[in-house]
Amino acid sequence: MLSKKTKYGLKALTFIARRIDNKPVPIATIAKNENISQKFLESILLTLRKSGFLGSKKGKGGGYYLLKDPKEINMSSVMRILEGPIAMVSCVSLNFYEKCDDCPDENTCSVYKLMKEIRDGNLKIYNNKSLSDLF
Amino acid sequence: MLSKKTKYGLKALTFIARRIDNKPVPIATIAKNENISQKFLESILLTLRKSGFLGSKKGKGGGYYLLKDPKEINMSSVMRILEGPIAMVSCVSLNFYEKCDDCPDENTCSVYKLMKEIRDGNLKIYNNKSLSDLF
DNA sequence: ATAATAATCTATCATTCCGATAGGATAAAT
DNA sequence: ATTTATCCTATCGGAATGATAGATTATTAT
Repeated sequence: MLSKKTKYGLKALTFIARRIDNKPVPIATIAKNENISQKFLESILLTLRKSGFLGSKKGKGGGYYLLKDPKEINMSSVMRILEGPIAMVSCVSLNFYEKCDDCPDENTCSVYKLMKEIRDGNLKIYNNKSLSDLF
Repeated sequence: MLSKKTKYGLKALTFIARRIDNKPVPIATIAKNENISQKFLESILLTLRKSGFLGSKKGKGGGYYLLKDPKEINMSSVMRILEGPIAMVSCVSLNFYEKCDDCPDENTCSVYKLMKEIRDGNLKIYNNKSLSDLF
């Protein structure tokens, strides 16, 4: 299941990206329009800023804005920041690899093979998608 | 992330399915071989039995056995029993549909479209896979 | 009959994570 | 100086997860 963090994060990103002039959008505006708890959204936008997707401006007329063209914002990277690993088990994860403690050999693991296939499928979708495709 | 319940369940199912004669396999045997907490595995196998995948036999020589040919056990159904919805958001789920409380319109929701695509991809894989493919 | 085997059932538990909230600090514009 | 809005830290309740314990029932073998 997708976390609300990711869901809200994606909604916020599209909301910001829809603004053609790319003028800063205040958190409150996004929260109201997308029915998101403002405080929760704060922390989400903060991580999106710290990961280099968003810029911010304080004070009146401030808010969050995109640092790149929506076409240049890849969905894989966004998902990894918001949701974490794209793979469903860490032993098949490319960016968050971790060995399973219970599994002695990945090559003979039935779950491994299946989940690798799932990961490849999802990765193909995310890799070929940018923020502009979400409009 | 895949729950351990699902992971263990899949491993147990393949373990049972590998037994050509289809004689009952005791929980303890599976637990030892696959490094799974026996008590936890008990509850998992119980749900797999109650959902019609496994049969059981008590007493000596007892254990769990498959009720169908591994080729006839579809991965979508197994995943739905063990992990729940295949979709990452309930509003795009076929078998566990639920409307999002925050989203006014699914047709204009950016997350909805993306997650539908993901669901379709995963479903295609699971639908075209049976337990026999996990060997 | 008795003992051993193995599933079944119920109940509980610790930990972790998630989503949300609170309150103040900082920075910029008017 | 005041307002606006981000930034930061801390905390919290509730749910879910994974695991454990103990007792019960059914079956087989001796």
